[in-house]
Amino acid sequence: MVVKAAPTIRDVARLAAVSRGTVSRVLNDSPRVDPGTRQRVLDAIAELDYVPSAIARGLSTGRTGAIGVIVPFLTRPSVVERLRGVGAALAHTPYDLVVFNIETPERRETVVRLLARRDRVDGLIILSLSPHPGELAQIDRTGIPTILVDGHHRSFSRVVVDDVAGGRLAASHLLELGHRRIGFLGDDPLTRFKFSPSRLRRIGVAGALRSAGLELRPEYVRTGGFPRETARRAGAELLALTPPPTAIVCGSDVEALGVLEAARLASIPVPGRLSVIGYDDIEIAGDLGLTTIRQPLFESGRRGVALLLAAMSGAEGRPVREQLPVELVVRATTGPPPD
Amino acid sequence: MVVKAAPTIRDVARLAAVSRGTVSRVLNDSPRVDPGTRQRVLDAIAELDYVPSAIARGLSTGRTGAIGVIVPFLTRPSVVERLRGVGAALAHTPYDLVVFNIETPERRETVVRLLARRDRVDGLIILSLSPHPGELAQIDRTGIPTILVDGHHRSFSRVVVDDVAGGRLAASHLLELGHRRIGFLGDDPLTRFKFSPSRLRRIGVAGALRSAGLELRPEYVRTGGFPRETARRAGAELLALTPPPTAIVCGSDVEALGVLEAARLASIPVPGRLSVIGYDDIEIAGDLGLTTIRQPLFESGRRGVALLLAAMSGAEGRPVREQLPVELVVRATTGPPPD
DNA sequence: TTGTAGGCGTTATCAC
DNA sequence: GTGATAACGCCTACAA
Repeated sequence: MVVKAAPTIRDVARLAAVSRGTVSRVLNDSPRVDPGTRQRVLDAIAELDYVPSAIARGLSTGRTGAIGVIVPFLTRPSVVERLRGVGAALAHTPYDLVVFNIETPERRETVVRLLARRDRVDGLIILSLSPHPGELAQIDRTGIPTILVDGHHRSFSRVVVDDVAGGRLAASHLLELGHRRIGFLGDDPLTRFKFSPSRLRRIGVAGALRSAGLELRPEYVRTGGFPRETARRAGAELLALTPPPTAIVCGSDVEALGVLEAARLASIPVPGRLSVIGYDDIEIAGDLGLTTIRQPLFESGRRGVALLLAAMSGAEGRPVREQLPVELVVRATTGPPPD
Repeated sequence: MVVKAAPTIRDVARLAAVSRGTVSRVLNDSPRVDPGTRQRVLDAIAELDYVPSAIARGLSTGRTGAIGVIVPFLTRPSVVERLRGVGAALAHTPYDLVVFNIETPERRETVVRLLARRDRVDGLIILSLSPHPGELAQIDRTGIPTILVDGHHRSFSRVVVDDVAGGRLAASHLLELGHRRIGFLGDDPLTRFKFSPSRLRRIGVAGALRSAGLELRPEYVRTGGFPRETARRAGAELLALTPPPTAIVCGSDVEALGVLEAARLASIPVPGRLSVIGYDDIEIAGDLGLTTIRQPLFESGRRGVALLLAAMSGAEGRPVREQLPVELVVRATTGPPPD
């Protein structure tokens, strides 16, 4: 494997018999270059198979050519789908995609510190994570344009869905079917994240119930975390109550799958004796016939990139809040309550 | 949002009353630095909240501090899980993770060309993709240390599983249960990829059948591609044959889910009248009680990083081939054949 | 042990 | 239009 040292702008300049400056102008297609000269340079570039050094360019321009994405738990299908949206949008740009996956608190700190230097990425997208005050301050100090996707903070531009409306939608559907004992199962927001999506969805459910003269009874609420296994256990707890809820709204499809499993293990027919609604509409939801609240996951990633590129192109302005629609998708896990 | 210009090595030097060279030595913990001086420098660094510029360092050292990962179809759970393994391993290193997701052929070309400049990443991991000759040549020319994970090519170091053995394992299990009409459903390797995992698994199945004096009948083989939807259709075709297979080995868990769906739609009880085996043991396989061949997905990513770091640290040598074990996991979708 | 200074490959600001 | 020539921030001989 012979590795020839990569040609530099110098070699091109020499071969084309011009200065480095001129080559650079051609590279960045500056207007003021004689067509003949330009062609000579282009020929030299082709001949040498020259590609500019991204690093050197970065040092000179102060930009890196990379966009960072902070994602929690690549185990969650919804997060992966959002990430795909980001990647798809970025594929049409010259930016590389640097992924910071955060699965532990320590890692979270590390990442924020890494970013301290406005030097790793030109822009940042934070997926499904709301920074706490300390992190906010750090990120802010770097001056790196930052967008939140599925995260809330008034000082950042962000793309969100109306989670309260989603929760309301789910509950309304159940109420219309005649349910009265409705439960909620979501992940437990760390107390410092005041506005986790799951919590907002719960608020939506509670609101819909209240409008119907009912209440979301505390014993019908479980906030055990998203892994299916955990959700299954929490679901089993709900089903063991007397009387048990006749319907459960879940904070995510994954959690809904856990509940379905709990129902199956307890031989409780769905939707005969229990209705279940998920959230997200990940691929498997369709396959399993799960009624759910659909949100545009992939699209949210794309929009995040659009917002970020806009922010990076200088148009500062105050933070934008872009809201994507949610939609009820009725499938086979919801029906009228028993008797 | 006030953005103070980030402090440079110069500022640190000034504050600590030493030269830039000394600061640099402290940064790269060179042995020859007076403890007292070192401490002064460290204090200055802390005080200024200084973080070295990765770009400047890169220009100087010729390294980027990033590892690239080329992944196809982030929609496949197995690929995501491998990626997680890579990310986890990288989290303990100073390297950033740059993800190149490839979901279209054009994008594939773009990525390879981007890499032409040995300038974006210091090392490369290619996940679940076997480069064709042209790509191979390009990658090779860059001189970027490259590792294949779940990909085959004798000129690259790689971490693989014994897919033939996996296929054999699956078929043997079915044979022991008494099955004789065994089918296979996998994704169709583009013809230029001679050794796709799916194909190897099929070869394993065929081998086991042959050892038992049977053959893998062509009409019992479908290679329709991995999406669940496609697999469902292909599965339905198999089930419509007369006589239909009594068992189907699938090239992935996702495909197995498609087959299960086809069976459900056709009201064919599993494992009563049909046994199904998947491949990978992704999370949902456990939840759904799918019998499958487990391969260490997460671990394969970690091992890939280990191999890559070794390769990058110079120890050239010839390509290494590291093989991870596969294992039969019997759950609820396999049983004796009908009658 | 520490300081000095050249170089990494570009871009950008000057003159010409 | 084009050519010098500073930056950009760091690393690393080479001196001292």
